[in-house]
Amino acid sequence: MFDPLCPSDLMPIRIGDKWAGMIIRCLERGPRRFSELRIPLRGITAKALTTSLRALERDGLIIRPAYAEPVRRVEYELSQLGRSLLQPMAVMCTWAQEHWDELLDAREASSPLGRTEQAGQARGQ
Amino acid sequence: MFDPLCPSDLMPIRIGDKWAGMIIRCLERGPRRFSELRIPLRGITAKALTTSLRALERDGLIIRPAYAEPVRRVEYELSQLGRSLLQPMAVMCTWAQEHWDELLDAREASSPLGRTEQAGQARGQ
DNA sequence: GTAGCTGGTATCCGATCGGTAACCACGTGC
DNA sequence: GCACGTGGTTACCGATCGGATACCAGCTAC
Repeated sequence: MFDPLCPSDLMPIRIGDKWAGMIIRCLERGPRRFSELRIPLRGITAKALTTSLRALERDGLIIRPAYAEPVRRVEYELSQLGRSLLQPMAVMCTWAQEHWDELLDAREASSPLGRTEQAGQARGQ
Repeated sequence: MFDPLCPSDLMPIRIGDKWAGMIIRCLERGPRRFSELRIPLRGITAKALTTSLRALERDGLIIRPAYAEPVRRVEYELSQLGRSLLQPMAVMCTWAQEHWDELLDAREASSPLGRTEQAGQARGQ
């Protein structure tokens, strides 16, 4: 789902820490379990996921109902507050999509190599 | 202009690095010189300001026309791209203003000090 | 010459970030 | 008993961030 080349790393806009934005997007379609989250996040370590989830929970953006079932079962889902973030996030995504090329252009132009680095990058040129 | 208590530090949404968002807001009203920027940014160090400005410049969000005057004179201003960020930023600010209280509430409730919540999740709903 | 302003750069250093690996409690299945 | 899966926690460790400090070049003013 999120590949390591995902623009999010390079984006000048970020939600929370490194993973928070992706986690929120993962939860957009409904509650997810701890181990379910680890899959789309491409082998995020348990520690990183826990850290991000705890931060989001602390900020009230997600809630963590723990079911009292025989087997341990925890689901994370967006709270009302978390859900309210989706609209601003969408705005940012729109901006990103519209201006991504300009951003890449600018970076390329100011890269120390200055070369046209034709290493397979067939973007808009 | 930006006091150290400014919410921006605690915000779950960030533009660029620590200072980038504030710099953009400083440039919103027109070009500013290096030393002019240092004032509203409350004693940001020259290094930090340079770093942020270079990053913004690299991303094409600001431009840096250097005037060939006898005295050294450099002004920074938002590029078209940078200006296009203002609208998404406004959306985020609106979100922040609307939900800031909820966020603080959540943090307070989950702070180690917040012992008032010993009755489970029954805080002020 | 020397001080001061401008717009920086270079160096050091402590704090934080983020990843790896090991471990843990609890319940299941064999 | 033992391994296995779930949902983590802990210790460690290198990389990076960000602040403090010192320094620099170019120009002006005295």
